[in-house]
Amino acid sequence: MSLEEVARRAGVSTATVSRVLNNVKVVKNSTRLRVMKAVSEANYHPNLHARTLAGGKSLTIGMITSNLENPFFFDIFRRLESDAHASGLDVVVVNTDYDSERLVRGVRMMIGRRVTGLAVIVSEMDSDLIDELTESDIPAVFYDVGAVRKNISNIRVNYRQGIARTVEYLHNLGHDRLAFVGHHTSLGPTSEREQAFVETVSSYGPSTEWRTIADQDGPDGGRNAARRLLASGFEPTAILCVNDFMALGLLRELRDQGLRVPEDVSVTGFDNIKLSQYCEPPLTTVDIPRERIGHLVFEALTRDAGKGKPASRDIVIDPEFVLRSSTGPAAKSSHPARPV
Amino acid sequence: MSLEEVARRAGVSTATVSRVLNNVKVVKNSTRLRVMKAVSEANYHPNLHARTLAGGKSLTIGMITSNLENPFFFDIFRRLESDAHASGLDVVVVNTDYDSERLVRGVRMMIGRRVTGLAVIVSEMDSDLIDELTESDIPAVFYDVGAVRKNISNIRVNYRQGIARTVEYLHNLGHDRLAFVGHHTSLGPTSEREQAFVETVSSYGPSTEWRTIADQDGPDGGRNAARRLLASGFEPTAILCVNDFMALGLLRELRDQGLRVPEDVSVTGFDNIKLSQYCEPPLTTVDIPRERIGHLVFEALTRDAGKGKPASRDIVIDPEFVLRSSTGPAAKSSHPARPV
DNA sequence: ACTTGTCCTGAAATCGATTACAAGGAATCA
DNA sequence: TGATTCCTTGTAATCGATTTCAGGACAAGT
Repeated sequence: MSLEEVARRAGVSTATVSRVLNNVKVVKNSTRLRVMKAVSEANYHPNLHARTLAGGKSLTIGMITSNLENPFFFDIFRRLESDAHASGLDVVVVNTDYDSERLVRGVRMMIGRRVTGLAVIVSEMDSDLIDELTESDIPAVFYDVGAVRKNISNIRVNYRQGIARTVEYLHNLGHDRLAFVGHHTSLGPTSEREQAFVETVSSYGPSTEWRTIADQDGPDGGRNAARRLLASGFEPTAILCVNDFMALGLLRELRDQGLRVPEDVSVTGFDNIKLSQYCEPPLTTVDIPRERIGHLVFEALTRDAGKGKPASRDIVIDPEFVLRSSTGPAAKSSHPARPV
Repeated sequence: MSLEEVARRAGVSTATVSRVLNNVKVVKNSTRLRVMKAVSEANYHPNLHARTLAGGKSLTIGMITSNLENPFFFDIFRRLESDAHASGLDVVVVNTDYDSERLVRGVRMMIGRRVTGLAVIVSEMDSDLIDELTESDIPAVFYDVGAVRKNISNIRVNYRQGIARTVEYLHNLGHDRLAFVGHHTSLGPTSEREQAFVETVSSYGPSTEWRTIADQDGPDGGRNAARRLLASGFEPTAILCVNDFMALGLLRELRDQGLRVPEDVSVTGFDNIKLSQYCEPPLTTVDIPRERIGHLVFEALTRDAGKGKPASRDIVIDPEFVLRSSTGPAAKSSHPARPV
């Protein structure tokens, strides 16, 4: 069912049908009606590829995330999509599962689709890819990674601050054996969160013991990390998780091992996803305003649309500490429920 | 950066470049190398729209879900995407948030994109839309809604069985005041789950009281439903949730109101999402094999690809009861923690 | 030397839209 | 009545690929 077919049925040219479909108002009313009738009778649906090719504009925004299953990413997506729809744009989302091959594939696919803008909300980003994207001239936004370029904006969260705040809070409660649980790509030199943890905790001197461990993102990873951590013999008085999603699994494992939270061990998360209020106990965490980020992403991606000026920016967001009931004063002795 | 530009740089015709890019092996090796060099030097990315238009095939699968935030849907998506990638296809996903306007928009968008196949995993589906999709001739799969047509397959879960099994289990434990919590679109005449609940519970005669209530999908809705339910004065000995995701919020509210699960009230979910193991207490639920469904969807969508035969099918899946610790014998009296 | 066949490559049609430009007809004006 | 404008519509170029078909080059067969 092509434009031509519809045009034939309506007894007009393809140009006229196109005008009707695009609300170009020069068309005579009687003609418009005839065309619309033909369109619906033919069950016609414009071919978006042809439209994009001819029109030059793709009307879709791309988003690449590490793990859409993690509500943190999903919330950003939701807001971006909602903003986009309000402007007549669609969002195509791709999931990398922290796999850099899939990231490359995703970026190429987006360039191939000639998206209006591309949001890259992932943990890893190699510089060749950034170059590739830069040369493509597609407006892009990175979250937490990469540098600002002519067509690339950057949004980042002041993780350092959030982590430092959390560690201090725990320190003041008397905690002196701290553990940090990250996910694979969040450990290593690139992770601001882990770095901030190490630096802050180190500043308290040798009386404060600490350790870091990593597993995959998600509840399973959190549980696994908890198992390995406890099996290692280290008995933390408090555990900081790189995000709430992992903390969910961690809580489960602690409970299964007979440890009470926060009486025996305190736990904190990061992100303040909705589920952090629903787990038991509700998580002390650090809020990252995901809605706002989604909106900022949209703005950064569509700002240039009007004029040709490259309005790339660097935005920093300060997160906020959220106190709930998964944290409390440090236990006096070592874990009561665990055999020595 | 177009094919023509690359062709010019390599000193060949566009046809040859196209051949190289599509692995048509007739090209002389030296030429191929020259072309590949030009391609990478020019930072060339084929325009997918042009490719689709010329080639006729879109190489992308569409999926429409009600609520991608609910892990139930996400798990299906994940498997579908993984299968698709293995076959060189991409998946474009759209979220309706249970809004029928967005559903219509989504379907139209997919038809416009000329997707290879379309998976519609939603709760609502109006028959005009089904007609529209049928006429488009795009292979489609519906989950739980709609009828089998020439190009439309159907996958459904035997909810009736799962619910009946759960109700019986609770009945045998002495529960005689049951509540069913649904989400808006799952209540009403179309909901197999609610119907099954009503029918099964009614069969026990007037000694068994029951009630149904609905709120939005998700933890918030679950909590809200619990609040309203308890505020109504009805004191259920057991609550069945239409899905695990809502049960998460329900558990929170019960706990906040001082009710113990399962001592004071039993709770069941449905779907067996991963999180149902991580909440407190772990949920008794009914397993729906989401991976398998994702795979079946993929198969149904790509089967026809080879031959032109319309292989639409109707697949029914039997769910499996999963016993965990959110259920137990009915409490002897009314809720102890609640004032009379 | 003349076919014949094999390899490789290019010219041009095609996919389904959009849009600049041209043109026909009606209406207005002198 | 003839000229000028205003509306409305059609013709055809264009977007960036794929693909059919034809043809040139070169080696082999006779």
